[in-house]
Amino acid sequence: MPTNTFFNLPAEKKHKILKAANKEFARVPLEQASIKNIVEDAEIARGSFYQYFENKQDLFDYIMTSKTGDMEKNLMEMIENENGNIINIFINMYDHLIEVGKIRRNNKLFRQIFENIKTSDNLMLTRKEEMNKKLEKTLQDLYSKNKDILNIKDEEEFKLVIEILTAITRRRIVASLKYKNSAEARKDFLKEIEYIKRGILK
Amino acid sequence: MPTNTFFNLPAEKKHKILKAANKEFARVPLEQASIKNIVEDAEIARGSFYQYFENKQDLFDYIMTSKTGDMEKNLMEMIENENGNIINIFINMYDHLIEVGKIRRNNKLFRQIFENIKTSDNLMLTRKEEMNKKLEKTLQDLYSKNKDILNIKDEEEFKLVIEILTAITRRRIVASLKYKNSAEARKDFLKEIEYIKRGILK
DNA sequence: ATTATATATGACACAGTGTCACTTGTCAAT
DNA sequence: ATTGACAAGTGACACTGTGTCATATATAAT
Repeated sequence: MPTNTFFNLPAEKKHKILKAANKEFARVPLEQASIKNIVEDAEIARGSFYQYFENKQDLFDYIMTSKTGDMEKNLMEMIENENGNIINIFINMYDHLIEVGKIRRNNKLFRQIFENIKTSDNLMLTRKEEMNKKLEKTLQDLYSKNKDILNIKDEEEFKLVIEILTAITRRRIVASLKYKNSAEARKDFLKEIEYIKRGILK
Repeated sequence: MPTNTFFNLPAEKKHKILKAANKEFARVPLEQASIKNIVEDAEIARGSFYQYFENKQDLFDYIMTSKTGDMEKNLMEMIENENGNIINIFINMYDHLIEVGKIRRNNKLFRQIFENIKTSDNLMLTRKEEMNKKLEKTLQDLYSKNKDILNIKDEEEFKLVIEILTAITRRRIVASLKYKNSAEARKDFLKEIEYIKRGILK
C-alpha cells in the first residue's frame, strides 16, 4: 500500500504520478517497467517515489486494485445471479473483464497484464490474489451447487474443473484483447467452453 | 547460434561456460538471469562472452536446443506410434517431458522454464518454436487422422482443441515438476484429459 | 519565534548491459 | 627467426537502472 504521504498529495500531483505509472506499466511487462521512466515522466524526484511507494510492485498493486476494485463484489454478484453455476460464472467474468479491458485507457495495460500471467500463476484471472481467496472460501458452497450438474465426485475434482476453466478463459481473454474483432473472439471462447462441457470426442 | 569461436573452444572451457549458464538460468527467470553472474562463475572476460554469443537469449536458445534436441524427432515418432491420435500424442509429450525434467541436473532449469511460460506464448509446450512449426505443417495430416474421432468440423475447430490440450498439459507439467509425488500428479493430468474427452457435464 | 514534524531532493554506492580499442596468441610463409 | 595476418581475449567506458540517506525545505503547533 502507498504511504499516507502519497494519499495526502494534492490531487493533480497524484494524478500525474498515476498517469505516468499507467503509461509505463502498459509499455512493458512488470519486470521491465522502470521507476526511472515513471519519475521522469511524472516530474518528481527519485527519492520522492520511495517516499510514496515501497517499490514498483507496491505501486502496481495499488493501480490494479483501483482498476478492478469492484471485482470481488462483482464476483459475488455473479455467483448470486447465476445461482453458483460455475460455467456461467466464468462466462460472466470473461465478459466483464473484456468490457473493462476494451475501454481505451485500460486496453494496453490489461493486455500487458494478461499476456504476462505465467502458466504457474495460481490466480483466478488477474493478479489480484484476494479474488482467489474469496473463491476458495466459497468453494464448499460452490461445490454443493455444482455437484449435481457436473461429473465430479469430490471437491478435489471440482478444483480440477476450475483449473481447466481458468486456463481456457485466460487464454481467450488474451486473444480477445489482442485482436480487433471481439465478437469473433467471443465465439471462439464459447466454442471452447462447449468443448469443456460436452467433451471433444464425437 | 553461438559463433564458431565458441565451438572452437577447448572442451573444458566450453563446459565451464555452459555449466555456469545452466546454473544461472535455473536460478531465476530468463529476464532476470545475468550475464555478469555467468562470466564471473565461468571465469571469462565480459568481452569474451560477446565474442561467443550474441546475447543472453542466444546462449539460452542453444542450451534449450541441446536439451530437447531430439524433441522434434520424438514428436514425429509419437505421431507415428499413436497413428496421429492427438490426445495420446499429448499424453506422450507429457510423459516424455516429465521424464527429461525429472533428471536431477535438468529439474531446476525445466521448472524455471515451464513456470515462466506466459499465457500468451503461442508455443506448444516449451520455448522451442521449431516444434510448433513442425506441428503446424503436419496439421492437415493430423486433422484428417482425428476428424473421425473428434467433434470437429474444420481445421479451425481442430486448432481450438489443440489449444485446450496445450493449456492443460502445460499447467500439469508445471505441477508435476514442482511436487514430489509424480504418480499423483500424473493421475490428475489424466483426470483432466478425461474431462476434456468426455466433458465436465454429468 | 521556536521547535517539531512532514516532505522533497539528488548524489551515492551498487548492479547490470553491450561496445570498442587494444593486447595477446597462433601459425604459415618467407 | 621474423614477419604479417588473422583469431581470440580483455577490461575500461558509457549507458541505464535501483534503493538509500543526509540534507534542505516547507508546514504546523506551541
